[in-house]
Amino acid sequence: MSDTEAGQGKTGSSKAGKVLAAARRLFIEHGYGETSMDAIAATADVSKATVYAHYASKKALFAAMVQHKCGAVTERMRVPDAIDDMPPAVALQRIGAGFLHAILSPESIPLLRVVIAETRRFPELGWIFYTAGPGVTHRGLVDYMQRARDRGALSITDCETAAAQFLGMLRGDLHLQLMLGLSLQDVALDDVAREAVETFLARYGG
Amino acid sequence: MSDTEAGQGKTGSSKAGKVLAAARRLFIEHGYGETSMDAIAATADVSKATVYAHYASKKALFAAMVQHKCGAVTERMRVPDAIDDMPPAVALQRIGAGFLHAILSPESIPLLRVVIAETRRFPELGWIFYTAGPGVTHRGLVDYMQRARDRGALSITDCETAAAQFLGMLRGDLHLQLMLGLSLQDVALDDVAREAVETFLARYGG
DNA sequence: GTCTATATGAAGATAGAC
DNA sequence: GTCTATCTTCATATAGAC
Repeated sequence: MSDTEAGQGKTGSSKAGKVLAAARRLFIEHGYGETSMDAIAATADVSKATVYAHYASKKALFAAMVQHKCGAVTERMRVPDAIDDMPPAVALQRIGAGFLHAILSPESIPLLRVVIAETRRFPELGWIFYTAGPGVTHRGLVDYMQRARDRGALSITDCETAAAQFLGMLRGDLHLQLMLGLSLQDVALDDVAREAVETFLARYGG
Repeated sequence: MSDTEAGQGKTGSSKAGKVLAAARRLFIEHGYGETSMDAIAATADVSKATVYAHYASKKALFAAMVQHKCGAVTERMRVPDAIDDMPPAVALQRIGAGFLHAILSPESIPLLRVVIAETRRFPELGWIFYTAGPGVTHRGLVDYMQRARDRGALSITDCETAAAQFLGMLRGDLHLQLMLGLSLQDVALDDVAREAVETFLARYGG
């Protein structure tokens, strides 16, 4: 792997950056096995030898792409800081709707799909992806629930389980259906979140 | 595709059956792209030409394998008939625990993983898998909830949403974590189901 | 670092005999 | 239907000049 781009978060206009951008698009769009290094080189408008000058192998390029892409995904899933001042119903609604929009977006699904697909080839990549993506939301939600419990806004004993239940209700069957490529006839995500909050508070509401 | 095995549900000792069994094992174990027709032929102890005599292409063989395998998975997810006589708490606990054991089994996860991975290559396969697998449980659960509501055992208005919430809570983050290859440090599935039932009934309990 | 050109091997699919 | 042997294509990776 190249040192020139190490630590540089963006896909700049450098050769390495162009290669990474091309790899991201092609890997996500067509999958790992169906993306050739020739195609990546052509899309990046670079020779294949240049690709190998920056990334030792196809595997290394794929791993670099996923790790790079995780940063962007994480941002959109972060739980806002000022959420503690709101009533739980409002806070959970906001967290839930944001989570749903993030994981069901047309960009997240193909990324997750290709990561799952290549989990066997890259055993460590699944862990990287989870801790950088869904895991961040999970941890943030657990922390929020603990704070809410401490100040008496929610009556939860096992915050880990409660958080998993909330996120699971949000996903419902939608997430799996989208992962399997089933068309999603305009579901109102805000309503899904509202229903999840309702059920959640029925048990854990203060 | 061959006619000799059409409609025959089991992987018999015929050549076609041996090929299908070998394909199932290798596809699930190593994925689609990493499984060669040579390897399938060798595992089935058959020549490669024989494989092509029964299945027109690698794609066709893969599709046949998934469709065949779905039958077995569906069986384990079926909701028992006599469940209407039990109190909802017991019935849901039984359905939930069965569902969890089924979808988290060491055989279901790799199968789902490879199906998701190849959804792009086989757009119709995702639908086939969902309707034969998770969709069956979902429909069965919705039907159960409607019957329970009709006799006053549960107070649900939107059974579709309620069923999706229940199944989602069961999955929690476990399902995604397993799909991403994260090790699962002995979680008690019965307890997960119990917690889901508790939350569910807090809102929908009669 | 970057290119053109090529080595090398793997894998899907088929020809033709039995 | 089943086999052995082969065709053909294509993708990873590298050699060597600039």
